[in-house]
Amino acid sequence: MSKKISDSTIKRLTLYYYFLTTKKDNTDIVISSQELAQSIGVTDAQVRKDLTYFGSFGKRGTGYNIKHLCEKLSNILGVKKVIEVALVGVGNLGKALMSYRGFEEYGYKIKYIFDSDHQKIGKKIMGYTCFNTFAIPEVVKKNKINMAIMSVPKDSAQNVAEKLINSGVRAILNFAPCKIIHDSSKVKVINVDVASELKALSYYLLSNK
Amino acid sequence: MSKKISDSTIKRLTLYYYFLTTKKDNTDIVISSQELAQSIGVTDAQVRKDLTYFGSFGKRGTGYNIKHLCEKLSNILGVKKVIEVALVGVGNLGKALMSYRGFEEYGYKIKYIFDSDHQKIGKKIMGYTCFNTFAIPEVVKKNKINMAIMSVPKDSAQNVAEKLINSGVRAILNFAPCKIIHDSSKVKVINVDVASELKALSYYLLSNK
DNA sequence: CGTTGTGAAAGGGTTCACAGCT
DNA sequence: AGCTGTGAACCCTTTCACAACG
Repeated sequence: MSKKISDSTIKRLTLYYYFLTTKKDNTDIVISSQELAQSIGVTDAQVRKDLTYFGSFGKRGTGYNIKHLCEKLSNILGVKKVIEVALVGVGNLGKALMSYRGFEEYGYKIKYIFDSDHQKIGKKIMGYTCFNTFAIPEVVKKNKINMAIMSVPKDSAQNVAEKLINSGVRAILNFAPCKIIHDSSKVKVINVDVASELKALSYYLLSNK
Repeated sequence: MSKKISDSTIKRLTLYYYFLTTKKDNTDIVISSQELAQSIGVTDAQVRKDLTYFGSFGKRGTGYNIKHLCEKLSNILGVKKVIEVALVGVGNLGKALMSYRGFEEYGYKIKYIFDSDHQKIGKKIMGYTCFNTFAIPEVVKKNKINMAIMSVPKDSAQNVAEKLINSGVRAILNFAPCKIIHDSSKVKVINVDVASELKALSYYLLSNK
């Protein structure tokens, strides 16, 4: 079962899951791959393929039992467990992320926040005490945090990432517009580069003039 | 020349461009695909491949002239022109995006902001007058805005997107955790789903226990 | 009969490896 | 000799199409 599953598959599975949770107490207790697919905006074959990486959850001729499928997806995605994350960089983006409901909904809890700005260190920001970035090793190690969100300027991104990784963090969501270079195969970094997403869009606009 | 270029290629080109601008007034006026690749975190073949979709900008045996390459990339990406965008949804994320420097740096200017909350409509928020979402057709059409950022709740996302598209918007950066369904091949939507990115990360954590 | 589950085919992006210039 | 430019090979993801099954 330890085949390699792509990021895209996992992202779609979360979409399936969160769509199904909105339907759970509906009268129709089964859903076809086609209906699920249309709601999410993918093909039905894609839905079935994604699911079969993890098992056979449906009934031929009928479809998928929603409750049953939810449970399976919940297990696959580890929804039940609340995961504590550290957030580094309490600028505008960092604050937006702190107040972003989606994280809670998806089972995350921002537990510690860090910044290198002395105006912020030690102060309470949106209910959280802001730690010095230098305290990352101490705080992260002691509390066994293994997931972090980085909303720092790109010049300090690599540096902060190394601090996090050396302190035991194994998954980083990076908002700085740069690739994080690391050699451990046990560490996974996902980049969210908002501006370069936009750039891709405007290239599209340009090339369709 | 009208081959289809992938989003990933365009995103990398922007990384090349913005990296090179930091080197422009350096002494070394040429750079090899290898050096550029290492700085960004990709392979040298990838760099060369990306560039050759648009032409031959280098000198064999030497490398790429930085200034020359910058100019070429600037043209490809349409860097010079400032693009005006509309932002719909002035919640926390919306505000973060409004104060996000990256956009300006990459040649974007948020010009109009919209929200459906009557507490916000008509008020000045961070220097911008907030319009009613219902005014999208009027404002967007009149001012020929063709790019938009959506930071609205997922329940209104499809609705807002349709308003934008019907008003002439052809490129949307969508932060709502849902796919936007549209039939026009002239419209491009890029989704940035922060929570599901995180979810992909935590699946990774889980599967490596 | 309808829908799943799945091997096979197709499609798309990345890497290889080397010919071709400078 | 060194580095680019590029077809071919490779790999990964999506789609197809249909056998299997309730």
